[in-house]
Amino acid sequence: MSETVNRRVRVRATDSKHRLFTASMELIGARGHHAVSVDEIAKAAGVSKGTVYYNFGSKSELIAELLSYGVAILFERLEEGVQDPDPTRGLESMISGSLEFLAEYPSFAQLWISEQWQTESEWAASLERMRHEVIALVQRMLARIAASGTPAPTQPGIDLDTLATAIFGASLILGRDRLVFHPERSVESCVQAVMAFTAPLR
Amino acid sequence: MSETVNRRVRVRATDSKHRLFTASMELIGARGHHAVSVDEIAKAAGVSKGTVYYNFGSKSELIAELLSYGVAILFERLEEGVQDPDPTRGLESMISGSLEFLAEYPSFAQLWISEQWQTESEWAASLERMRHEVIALVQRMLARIAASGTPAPTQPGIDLDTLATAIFGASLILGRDRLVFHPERSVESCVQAVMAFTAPLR
Amino acid sequence: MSETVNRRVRVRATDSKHRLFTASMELIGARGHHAVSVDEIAKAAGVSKGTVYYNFGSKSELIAELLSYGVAILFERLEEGVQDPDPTRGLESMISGSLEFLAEYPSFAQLWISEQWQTESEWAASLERMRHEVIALVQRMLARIAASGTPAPTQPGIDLDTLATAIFGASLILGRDRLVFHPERSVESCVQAVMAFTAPLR
Amino acid sequence: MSETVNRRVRVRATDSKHRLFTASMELIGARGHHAVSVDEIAKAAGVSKGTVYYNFGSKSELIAELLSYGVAILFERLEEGVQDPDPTRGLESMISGSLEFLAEYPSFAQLWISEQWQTESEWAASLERMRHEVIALVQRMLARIAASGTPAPTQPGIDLDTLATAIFGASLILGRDRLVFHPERSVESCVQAVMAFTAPLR
DNA sequence: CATGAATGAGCATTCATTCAT
DNA sequence: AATGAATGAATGCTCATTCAT
Repeated sequence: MSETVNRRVRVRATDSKHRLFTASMELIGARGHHAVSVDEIAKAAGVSKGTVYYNFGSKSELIAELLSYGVAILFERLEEGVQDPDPTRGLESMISGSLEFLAEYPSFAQLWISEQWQTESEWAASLERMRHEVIALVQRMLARIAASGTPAPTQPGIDLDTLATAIFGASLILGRDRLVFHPERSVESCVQAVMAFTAPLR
Repeated sequence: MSETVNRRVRVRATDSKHRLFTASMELIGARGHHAVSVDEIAKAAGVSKGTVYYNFGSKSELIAELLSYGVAILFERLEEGVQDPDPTRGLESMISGSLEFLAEYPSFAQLWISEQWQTESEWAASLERMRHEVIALVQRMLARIAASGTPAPTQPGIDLDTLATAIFGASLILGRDRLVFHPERSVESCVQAVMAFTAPLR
Repeated sequence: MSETVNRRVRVRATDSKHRLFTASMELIGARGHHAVSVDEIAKAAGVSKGTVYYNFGSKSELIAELLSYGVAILFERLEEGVQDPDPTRGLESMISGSLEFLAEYPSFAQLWISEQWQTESEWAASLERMRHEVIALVQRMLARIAASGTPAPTQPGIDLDTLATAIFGASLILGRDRLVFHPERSVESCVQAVMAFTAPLR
Repeated sequence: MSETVNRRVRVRATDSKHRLFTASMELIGARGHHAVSVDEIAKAAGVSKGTVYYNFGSKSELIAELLSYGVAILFERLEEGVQDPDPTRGLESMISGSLEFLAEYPSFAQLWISEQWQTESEWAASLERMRHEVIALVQRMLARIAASGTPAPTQPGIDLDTLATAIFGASLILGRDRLVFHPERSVESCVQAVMAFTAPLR
């Protein structure tokens, strides 16, 4: 019996947190975190303002958890591509996975885009780590593609780190741009466009 | 004599506005416009808070003017590339021009990145126009490159609009990323990375 | 036990609002609402500025509630006179009731006097309704007095609406004037003076 | 020649002042002096803000001059009634004169109504004098009417000062009310209504 | 677990006033 | 006699945070 109670309680607890997560996603994606108040988030989640503080401690921490929650999911998706024995197909899968992720978690995308290059952002440290790991992952895939490609003596060597950053940037912006300005655009066409970057390596 | 007076007056008049522009650039680039108060901007510019309102009417209008001021300069730089008879060299020049511009006007870059895909941004209308025109310009260059390239029958046709967006996104992010995380990275290597996108067209 | 708790909570909740009401009354009566800041009201009420906004939403709304609170009390007092079977005695009671009311709620009186004929007042709509209803009430009393009076063929008919407005104006001003400039003046002498207006009807 | 210049200059000087007077009248009548800024007044008058300060020294002084300018005109009008050998006809003329004056100088009326009973008004002193003199004038007329009337032993004596205040208040409110809410109402019907107060004296 | 009344520091904005020209 | 750029104190309002219940 006490187990049932505990479970119910736990479910409830998660419920509030989850509702707050969902509400934050929605609101922050459209207006940016600065323009969304804790009051609004609480109201949208259907809980009291106190509950936000009970569950997260602060607005900043709520956003930090939003961020780390998102990054975990993102890396799960990227991992699939890494496993692929064919690096080109693997990178393709990573990009399409990212684009789908950005569509599912729009406020994560917006948060990332607007905060990543703000030098004094509150979440600078964790954002930097995210950025670094994603770019490193892409770079490793590029290295594998270059290694498996025909040894092109004419390519004096594009800097792979820079290229990885370009692919990262293109994916991020394309993913968000598709959602906001081109909902009709398919993930495939976006993937194709980003993959164009890898042509010189093959 | 009256000329001296006039000139001094004009200089004075412009002075405040210009100082405020410069101060805003600096502050907003690092922390985002929401985290910068009018008080701070005024103090950094060495004028009183009232002067901000005398010259701009509102914080929002100050930012709007910052934006239109920046976009004018950006298009001036892009225009140079458009003139080039060789579209590949022209696009290259557009990209390097953009990267240099983003380095010179860091808060413009930050503002653009963080506000462009915020659907309810105060400056949504003018940002959309900026985005549209830049992408259209890039797309036109891509079309010229594709037209002058060898007719590759294997390329069933990448969507040029999507590709242009990818180039736009890669340039924007690469430009800002270089400034914030890789000051040692040269403009040339960035241009090369972005130009990798155009390989399939040639 | 839980009742005690509830009661205390309710008292607390109402407490702030009531303290703010009282403080506003005092301050606005003497200086006019424009010359009284929210800071001052909060300080006078012994609460923080935020509490004003938590309870009322805006300064304007605070004043609006002050107004509707006052008008409810005023109409309660006027109602007594309406019940009187003798219309002359009834009107007399209405006037003395109003004068006493104006003395008890000085800021209500001041607010009414200074805002009622300001065409672009924020509270124009509710003020107009107040004015209309009070004058209509007076007019109805006058009609009853005229009907019960000796049919004076020499009175070609004073416009009752205008006369009611005159009585309304005289009462309003007399009530406020007594408070500010003639505290020694009795309510009775004021009532007598206002009732002088009704002589031609009798 | 210098005379022409002087005259023109003088005319110009008066011009600015007069334009400011007229503009203030209009704006303050509708919104109250607190809600009208010096900027607005200057713009409405078609002069610069500095000119307001050149001509009046302060906003407060502008309003003070507006007030003393108005009171001079008002007393001129009232004087006519005082001259009349028949006190009843004289009072009638005073009231109609006042009503016409209030219609011509609406912001004067509004200013008077809203500031007269504000104990801490900036113009309290001069307003008090105005009020006192007008009431005294009315009272003197009432005394003459009472003296010339049939000695009514039933009238144990209404306080003439209170009655004069009632007439003053009724006239003030009726004059303003007519302008704002009943433009169709004639001056005569208003005069008749106010004169009803004097019936017990006759 | 959850609530919501209360807080107060911080913010954008207004506006009467000054003063160099 | 007039201008208008500049000022800064004051104001209404927002919002993350606290805490008693």
